[in-house]
Amino acid sequence: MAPTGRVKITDIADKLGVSPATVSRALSDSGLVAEPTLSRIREAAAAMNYRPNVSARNLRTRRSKAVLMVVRDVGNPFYLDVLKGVEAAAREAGYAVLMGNTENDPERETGFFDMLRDGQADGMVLITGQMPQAGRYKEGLPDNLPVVVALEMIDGTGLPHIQIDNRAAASDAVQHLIGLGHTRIAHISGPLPEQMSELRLRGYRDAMERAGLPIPEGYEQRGDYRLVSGKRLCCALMDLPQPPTAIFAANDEMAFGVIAAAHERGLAVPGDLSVMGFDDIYLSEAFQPPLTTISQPRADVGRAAMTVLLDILDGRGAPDQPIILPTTLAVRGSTAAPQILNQRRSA
Amino acid sequence: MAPTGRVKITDIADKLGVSPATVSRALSDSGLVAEPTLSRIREAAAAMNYRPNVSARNLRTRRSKAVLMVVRDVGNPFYLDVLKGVEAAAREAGYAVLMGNTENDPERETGFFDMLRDGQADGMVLITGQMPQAGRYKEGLPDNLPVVVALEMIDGTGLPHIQIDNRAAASDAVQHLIGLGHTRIAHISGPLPEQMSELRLRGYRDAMERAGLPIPEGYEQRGDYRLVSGKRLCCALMDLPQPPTAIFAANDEMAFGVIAAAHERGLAVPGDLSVMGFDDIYLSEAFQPPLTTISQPRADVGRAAMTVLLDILDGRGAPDQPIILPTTLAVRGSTAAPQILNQRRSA
DNA sequence: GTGAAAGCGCTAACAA
DNA sequence: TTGTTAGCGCTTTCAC
Repeated sequence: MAPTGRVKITDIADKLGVSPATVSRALSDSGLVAEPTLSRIREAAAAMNYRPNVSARNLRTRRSKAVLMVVRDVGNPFYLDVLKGVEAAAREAGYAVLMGNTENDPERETGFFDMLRDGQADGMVLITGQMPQAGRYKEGLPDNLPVVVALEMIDGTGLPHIQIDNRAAASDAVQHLIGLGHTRIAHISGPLPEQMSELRLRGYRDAMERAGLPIPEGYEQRGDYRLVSGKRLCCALMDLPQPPTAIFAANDEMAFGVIAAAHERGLAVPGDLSVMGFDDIYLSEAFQPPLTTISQPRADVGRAAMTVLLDILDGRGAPDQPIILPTTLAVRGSTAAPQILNQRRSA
Repeated sequence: MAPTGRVKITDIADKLGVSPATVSRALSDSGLVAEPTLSRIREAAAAMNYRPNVSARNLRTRRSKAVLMVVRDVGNPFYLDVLKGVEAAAREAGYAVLMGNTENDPERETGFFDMLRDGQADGMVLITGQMPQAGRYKEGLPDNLPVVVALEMIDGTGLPHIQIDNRAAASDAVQHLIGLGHTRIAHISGPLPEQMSELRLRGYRDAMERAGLPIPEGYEQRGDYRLVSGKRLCCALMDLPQPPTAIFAANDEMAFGVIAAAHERGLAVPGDLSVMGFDDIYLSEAFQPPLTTISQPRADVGRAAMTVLLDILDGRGAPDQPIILPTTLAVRGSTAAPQILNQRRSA
């Protein structure tokens, strides 16, 4: 519906015998309009069912009151809670949220930055691990972009980051397995080289080293965060001469793949193989067995990202340090003490 | 980043010694600009890295080139693929997608319709089962709104619908169970009264009746589409004097709940109990056991909804019949022939 | 085929 | 405290 025949600010002004400017001021809580007039205007506006024309306002103020949330893949439930957090915080501040889906396409990434530059959006919550490198931005992006990076990390940009401590959390995860008595613990990482994957890999190594455990040849497999890679690499791991008793997958989806592959091979989880994930996505708790994993405060991350973005947009400045939100270890049914120990005990 | 120091249409006009009007025409493919000029303008625009100011254009044309996609709960992965379809189709047509999350809050629902009315969005893909009834729209919404309803159904509005045949698909689902030899088949419905829940319930009854199977007292349980209700109602069903051998849940999430509850009671799925879902959400295939379910073409629904919306926005009119997209039965591991039969055989 | 001029609805200088 | 005035950047009559 085009805004047809809509009542505008001059209509109110005419009706009340005041100037449009006064109406504008009264309606924007500027505190510049005195009381008799103020109420009259507000009431009239309400009575006449006035609604501002956003395009006109945007054109004049050079703001859009919209923010862009850019993810790699809208189809991935992983981003849902973040979106929810961003949406909630944006709503409260009167901002609309525009969805951006890059599909890892540089063309699109650039396009969303264009929208920023063009004023179609005032700011951006970026949840992809990279800045656009192609096209119009070859010479480099302008400084001080109102962009906040959530969950992912982009080095050397000086952009504010809202994230979790991936390395420490991964270490906690492995520590949990070690605590259960596992010594043969393998890791299925995300794609390398990529910051997040690497941090989680390092966390794995940290914990192993701290416990004095060796990482045998082949115990570090490189996945791609997708289910099938978990399946495939689980097989690769179990085919090793000394297969692991526990697998720490760098995300839940691969962990599900691991569990599926284990079942197909007749291995019980956690009886024969403990499986640990990372992320705590939707339904990880409902999975059979319920997945032991690292729970990320995704909605909080989204909310915090939007809050920082608002601070920037309102000129309150940005934090110069990354904001690190705490993760929690969600111990569920996919991990248990290793069978070797049980066997020793019963032997 | 506010659109600072941006090159505008007059800059190009000045540089080339033509009028802004000509530039505007050249850049909008109006076919009104002759060839020598046309190319010069286009090249200059590209060289100067011109980008139109969207607010100005929107103000002038009274369109926003944005559509609103309104769902009940952004946090629900169910909508993801629809969003993806909508986003893709919107992109191709040069539309931005604004996310709307109602949380079933009438205030918010109304707010999104306001955005339509105010021209913040040109159209809306509505994926909630209701129109706003409260607030400013008490007297009824205007006719001919550029709103398309996807997946859900809203009667009496005359709005175009893109949907699946819930009743027939539910019937197919139950038919599958009957085909396996089940006779004691229970149903866990969605919230009643609600169109979609009722259609799926009717599909269940259709199939049962067609097969001449009775629906014993207590075999129809009312859930709320959420996991816990599936859990709870599975217990209720299995506590019946004659528990079912198969449960058809009205969505996958409840089906997961059913499976979880079954496992907790020591029942094997599908050995002791066959479980059937509806929707085929993310990871249903990876679930243990992989869930037999009805697969909805959600991305296609989203794409089709956006296509219809574009037709409306471009004045090509809307279909007067609902568009029904085909579902498929995804037979996986959570359903099998009932044990009773097996017992009889072995007896 | 192109230019001149007006104006979309709003806000922000500047004046009073 | 309120009014006057100008203009954001674009598109679109209306002339020529």
